[in-house]
Amino acid sequence: MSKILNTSHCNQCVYRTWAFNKLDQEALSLINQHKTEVFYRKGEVICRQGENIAHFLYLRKGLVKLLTTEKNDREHIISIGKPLDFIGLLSIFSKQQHAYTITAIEDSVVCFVEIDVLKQLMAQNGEFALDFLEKSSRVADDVIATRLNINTKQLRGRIAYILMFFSSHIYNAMAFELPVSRKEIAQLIDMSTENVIRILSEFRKDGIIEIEGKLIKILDYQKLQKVYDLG
Amino acid sequence: MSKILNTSHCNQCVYRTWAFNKLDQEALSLINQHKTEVFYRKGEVICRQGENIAHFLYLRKGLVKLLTTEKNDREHIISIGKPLDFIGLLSIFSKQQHAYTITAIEDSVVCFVEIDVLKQLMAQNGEFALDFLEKSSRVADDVIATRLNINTKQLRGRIAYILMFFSSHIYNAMAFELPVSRKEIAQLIDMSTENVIRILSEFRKDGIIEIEGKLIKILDYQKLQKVYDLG
DNA sequence: TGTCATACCTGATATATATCATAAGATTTT
DNA sequence: AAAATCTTATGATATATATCAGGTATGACA
Repeated sequence: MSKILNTSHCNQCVYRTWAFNKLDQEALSLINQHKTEVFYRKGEVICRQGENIAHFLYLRKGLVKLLTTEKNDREHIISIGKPLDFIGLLSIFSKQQHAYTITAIEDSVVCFVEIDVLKQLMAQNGEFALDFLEKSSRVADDVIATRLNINTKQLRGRIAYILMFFSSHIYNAMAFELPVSRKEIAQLIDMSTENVIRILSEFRKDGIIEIEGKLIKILDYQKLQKVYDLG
Repeated sequence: MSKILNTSHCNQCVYRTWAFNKLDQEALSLINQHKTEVFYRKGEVICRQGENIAHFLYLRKGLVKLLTTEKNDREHIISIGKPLDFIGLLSIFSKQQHAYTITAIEDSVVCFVEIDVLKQLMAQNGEFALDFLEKSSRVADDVIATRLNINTKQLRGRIAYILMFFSSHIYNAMAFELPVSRKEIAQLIDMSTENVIRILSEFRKDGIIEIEGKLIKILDYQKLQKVYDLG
């Protein structure tokens, strides 16, 4: 079960010099008073699509997925969020309800900051607001670019993308343990689970990767890059 | 050819009560001094992917498309922008170069506001910045939601979406003239030109629409909605 | 310890969609 | 006004991808 943590002060937070570098000590203290830090075990739901938005969410540790559920109760994954990624996405500021469900795909620590406090600080401090605008723009831009990218590629290119994504963006290593199932990969890059498995096997046969369950080892990054570029 | 217009004062602009409602007269005058209004004929390029960003773009009149060109010089349309839509998208604040090319698909008037002036005003005026953040969030959110939506639907659903989009979001009418070619529709909703044409024909045979070249008349909106919902 | 469910894997088949081919209007260019 | 080019159109074919079916392995759970 998720549990509320003994809250550490914002001064110690990884976000301090990132999202909050334009804030003075007084402002940080205000945020500190209006935040809650929660630990989630892998698989737990952090917030649900449709729920009222009362907080801005900072992912301090771990990995999460943003997803929507469609009528045919098929889940569709929008993106994977890592610390410093502004996991609330922008819907936080433009909508009353959460547009997406967020769940932990690794043990995670999320900080809930009351959104009214954040808005108040922005209204008072234009530099902070502008900085925040720039940072959140980047998140949305990335999501849009990624979605476009995935759509224009076919299956092999998409799998190549996902492997490169985990390798360079998330773990920064050639060998890593996939934090998601084949099914979740399928939901993320718009293809069937069977084909995710099939193409991973193809890559193995082609000598691009080594597979052992969730453990992936990239043997030939150049070749992977080429597959990606070809689409 | 595009031409610079005799600039009217920002007081008269449609954006004044929209994006600029948090600004006082002094700030508006500053913007007024640092803007240029340009008329573009249908088909002309407003800005190019890769160009340095120096201005925020307001579409005062007309209709534009945002697109990227891929290696195989195929064009991909990200979205259609109408007045009040923040056509610069968010890349304006997170990047140094334009991420997309923008071209006029109808005769258009675009206002170029120096971005440094805008940033300066935001830094000075938190309320303005926050307001701006909320409004631009909505644009990015819409694009993301639309892209996801299109991907999850198959051809008939996508064509239904496009017809509903022009009918309700752009023209607010059951009969309208498509401002784009079948090929451009294909580039916007990720399908082949031939299939765009084919499925429009199907819809005609099904009694959903009437077609006469670019003129479209929706005969049965309910049925169209049903096709859309089915995916 | 065994049963149940879930994740992985692979082959065969079905289906949606792209591509190719061809042709008749439109538009633009010369 | 003729030539050239683009858009719309439709049928035939190819192909990418999903679906279905049958496995084994893996982990949860009683």
